Amino acid sequence: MRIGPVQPVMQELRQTLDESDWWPRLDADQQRRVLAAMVVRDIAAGRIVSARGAPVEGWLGVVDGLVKISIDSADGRSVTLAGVPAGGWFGEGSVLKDESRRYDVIALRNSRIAVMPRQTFHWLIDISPGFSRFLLGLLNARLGQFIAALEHQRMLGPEARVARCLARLFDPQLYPSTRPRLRLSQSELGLLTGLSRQRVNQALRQLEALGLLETSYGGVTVVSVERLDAFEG
DNA sequence: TCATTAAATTGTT
DNA sequence: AACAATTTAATGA
Repeated sequence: MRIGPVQPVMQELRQTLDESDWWPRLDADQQRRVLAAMVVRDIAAGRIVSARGAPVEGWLGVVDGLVKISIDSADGRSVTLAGVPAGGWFGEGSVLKDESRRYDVIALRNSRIAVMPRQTFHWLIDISPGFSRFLLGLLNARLGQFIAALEHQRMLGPEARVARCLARLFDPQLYPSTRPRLRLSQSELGLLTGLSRQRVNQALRQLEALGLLETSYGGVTVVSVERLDAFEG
């Protein structure tokens, strides 16, 4: 009983919403309105989801795939600020400030992105205390990540970089639906950490030997987020 | 369902 | 950066 490709896409979107902490905080009418306003876009691997300086369309959610938030410095080098796995919502900063995007958002693999239009986002903040409280928690969690990043800036070991990158992807507040087994290839992890795939491979083996995670074809299974987060080499 | 092939990923140099 | 080995995904009988 499928009516074109639209039906499965909506189903996938519904599932992502159901796994998002903010969704159940809305009442039925609000959910209906949000769902009607939401747009889904497919982005091919390597393509830009949203470029720095571009006007904000809205709040972004990863329905499927993996994106990174990065910035290119003047000398051409790229610094990755964060990776966002499926189930993660991001970009609220620029929407809140009503400014253009401050960072590049790039799909690391073929990804499906949900867009909640700016107006809908602001409407929710005005009308739903639950949503606003969720946003406060989200912003606080991000602040915590960046403070932790500064705190651990001195440790530059590749193993530690990989460990922290993985720990951040498993932050339960930012990405609640990330399962222990995350589909994430070593080259994708390399793009997130700024390390070569080979070095990521070595680091993963070392972390696996320590029992912090398990590797498998096309992904990693995290055994202990806490120990990964605390790893200092 | 199974066998074959292509593509992706890994491990090593 | 390049290579071989391995795993998965896709294809068609």
